[in-house]
Amino acid sequence: MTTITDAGRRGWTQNPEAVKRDILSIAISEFAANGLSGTRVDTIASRTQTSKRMIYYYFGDKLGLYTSALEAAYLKVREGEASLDLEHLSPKEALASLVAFTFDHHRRNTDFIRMVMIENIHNAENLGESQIIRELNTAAIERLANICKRGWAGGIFRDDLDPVALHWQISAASFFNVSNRPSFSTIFGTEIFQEAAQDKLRQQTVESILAIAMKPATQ
Amino acid sequence: MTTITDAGRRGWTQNPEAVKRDILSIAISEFAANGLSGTRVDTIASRTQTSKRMIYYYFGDKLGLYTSALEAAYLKVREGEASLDLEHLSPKEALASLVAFTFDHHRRNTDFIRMVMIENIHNAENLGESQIIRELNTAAIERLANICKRGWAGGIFRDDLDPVALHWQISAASFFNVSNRPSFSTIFGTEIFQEAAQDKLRQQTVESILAIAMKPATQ
DNA sequence: AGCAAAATGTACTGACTGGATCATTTTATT
DNA sequence: AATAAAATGATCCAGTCAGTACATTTTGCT
Repeated sequence: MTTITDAGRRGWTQNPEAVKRDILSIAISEFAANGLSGTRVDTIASRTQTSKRMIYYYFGDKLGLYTSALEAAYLKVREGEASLDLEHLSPKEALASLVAFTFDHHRRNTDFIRMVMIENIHNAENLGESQIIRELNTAAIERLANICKRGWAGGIFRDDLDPVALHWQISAASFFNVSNRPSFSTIFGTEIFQEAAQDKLRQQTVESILAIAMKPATQ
Repeated sequence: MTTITDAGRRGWTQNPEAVKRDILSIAISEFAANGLSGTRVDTIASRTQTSKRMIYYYFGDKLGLYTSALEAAYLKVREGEASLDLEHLSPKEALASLVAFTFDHHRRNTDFIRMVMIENIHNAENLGESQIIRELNTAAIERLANICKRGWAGGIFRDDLDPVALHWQISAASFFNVSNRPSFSTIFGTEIFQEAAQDKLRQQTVESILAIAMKPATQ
């Protein structure tokens, strides 16, 4: 009666790159949502257009998929930073803009933040393996170091200012704001994560960073 | 030939409280190290003086054990805060002391931080269930609110200062310093987590907090 | 057209793991 | 001493899940 076996898969077209992208984007959201061991490969597969077989075909095993997803998440976030142009601003304004931008950028990339959280739970073992990721991050700090140099040249930044320590301080606020939102809002209420309060926090963070970057007299 | 069955367990003494404590302390370290789904109940059992049977006897299931471990970790941390006495200090000094103390206290309690990280991965669902934890945290913010009141009374703190936002800022630095240490040191090197650099970070954090708490003129 | 290599689908398995069951020993109470 | 309740040990089971075997289809190349 019917044609011998299968029904709807007659005439499918291959598109390896699209398949890989499909898998990766779903893997990111699953890993970000459930962690490394909490994520089921079957669940990823079922949300995909393709099958579990393909995941193993392209990524080897679960950890391979996880590592690729981590790198993909990093790449996407760093792409979003490319638009930032600070050269035409004064050092103070450049720093303020960078802080405000970082604050918002972290908020926009929840999945990425969560993947970094998960990496930290696992002592960043997989993150350390990736050369790509390390390069991406040194680029970020160079941009900051550049602002520092201009600030020093203008005599308005503290002499003992350390770009890495500054980056630490900026990241702390921006990262925590996303990573600890669940626990913080559970305990202290959700109001602080509404737009109005977030605007205040962003401003507060900018001020706190400027305070440690600049000489007291020049603020 | 030999006595009928078992060998060395002749004459064991019961001590339920000690058994529970034993299980809990090991559960904390396992959950902190491996996350919720990454932790094996069998592994906890094997590190214990007792058996898996006892875990289910006292805590019902894995999630029950996890919740109890979370509460136990919180309790332990809050106990460590009891020593803090800020009443005899000026508002400015009290705030500076509180920040410095919080910074160090977080560093001392890695397991606790990691459990909160894990909770955040799980959207703080279990943390929300615990009434104990919520009470412990409101106590923490009241101490801070108290400092604010004194600062306002003395006219040296900003009028628009919000205790919760201040707590957010203090927590961000202190928490991030522990939670993101693996990824941060993987990317930027371990130096910033050595004693000397940590001393500078602590100082930097105190300054940044004071800067947003106090009126510019009074710093 | 013909053929090798790449890509994909289906079905399965072996190991692990949370949890349950049953039996035994200790303690508390009378 | 007797008995019930609490605590503990030993073993097993049913579900889950990462990973695989095998067959088939598509594509690129000549």
